[in-house]
Amino acid sequence: MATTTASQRRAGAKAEYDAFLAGCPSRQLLERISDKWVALVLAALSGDGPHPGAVCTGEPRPMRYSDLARRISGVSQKMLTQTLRSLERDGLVTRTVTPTVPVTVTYELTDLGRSLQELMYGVKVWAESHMAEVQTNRDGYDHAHGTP
Amino acid sequence: MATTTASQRRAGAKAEYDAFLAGCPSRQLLERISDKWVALVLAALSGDGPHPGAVCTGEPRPMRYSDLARRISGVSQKMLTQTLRSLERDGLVTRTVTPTVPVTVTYELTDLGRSLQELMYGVKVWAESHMAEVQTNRDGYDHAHGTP
DNA sequence: CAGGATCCAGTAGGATACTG
DNA sequence: CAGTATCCTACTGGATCCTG
Repeated sequence: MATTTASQRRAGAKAEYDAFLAGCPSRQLLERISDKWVALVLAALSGDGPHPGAVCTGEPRPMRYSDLARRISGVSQKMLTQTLRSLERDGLVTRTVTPTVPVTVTYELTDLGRSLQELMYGVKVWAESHMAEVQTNRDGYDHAHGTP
Repeated sequence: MATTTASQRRAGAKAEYDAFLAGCPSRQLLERISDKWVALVLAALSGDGPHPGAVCTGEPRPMRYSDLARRISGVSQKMLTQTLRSLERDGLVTRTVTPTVPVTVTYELTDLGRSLQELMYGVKVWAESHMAEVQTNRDGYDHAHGTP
């Protein structure tokens, strides 16, 4: 482990990114994707249908703008559009315009987007499945400290 | 898949949380953990040492406040403290004060924290390992649209 | 339907100074 | 060392209005 191996140098183009470093592009990328709207948009596009029981099938389906807006409750059109634009720019989703009247726009995960979605989906599921435990911890903490 | 199974109903207490719903506590939890500082603190506590080659060993080690501050470049003491407090409150890390002089404070992942860390670590690694590809996509996007 | 453009309040978060 | 407290700015993000 002392000297760099050939394979390590070959992967150098990737390994040079270190999110721990403030100036590193990967830090900014981490910042971008560490976003609830990103997580929810990716989850929606992954085919994670309405609860209950709708475990992500792994079969991503294209969704229209209004579908996404409806699925992700509470999102403003500004945030939804902004999130979709940035995801499109980064190559995580594709945007397809069908010249019907009125126009139809569908979004779909790319392979790259799918690779991230699998990770982010886990985070979303974690939040849902550990909420109760976290709440218990919070109660304990709040009781131990202030607000007794 | 049409009818709910017994196991599905048994997990009902968890399934009732749906991060797609604006008011749901799990949405707020998702919001909390979808944070770059959370990702970086968890990664640091997971034993993800300085690059290169320091793939997360899975052996979480306790770290002192100043160690974390040094490891996570660019973090302000305010953000670091704030992040650590919220993680402690949620039961993801433990805070241990050793009454030396000056005082020594160490942070360590709990089991719950470890379970989230494994997911978040994947996201951090994803950011680092796909940065180049994303950058290429951005260049293409920017070229196709404005700034030709 | 699918946004673009604007305005504006709220807050995240950096800088700095002080403490047990 | 490991914070707390305060100030202050800049950006986030919601609300609203408008367009192809």
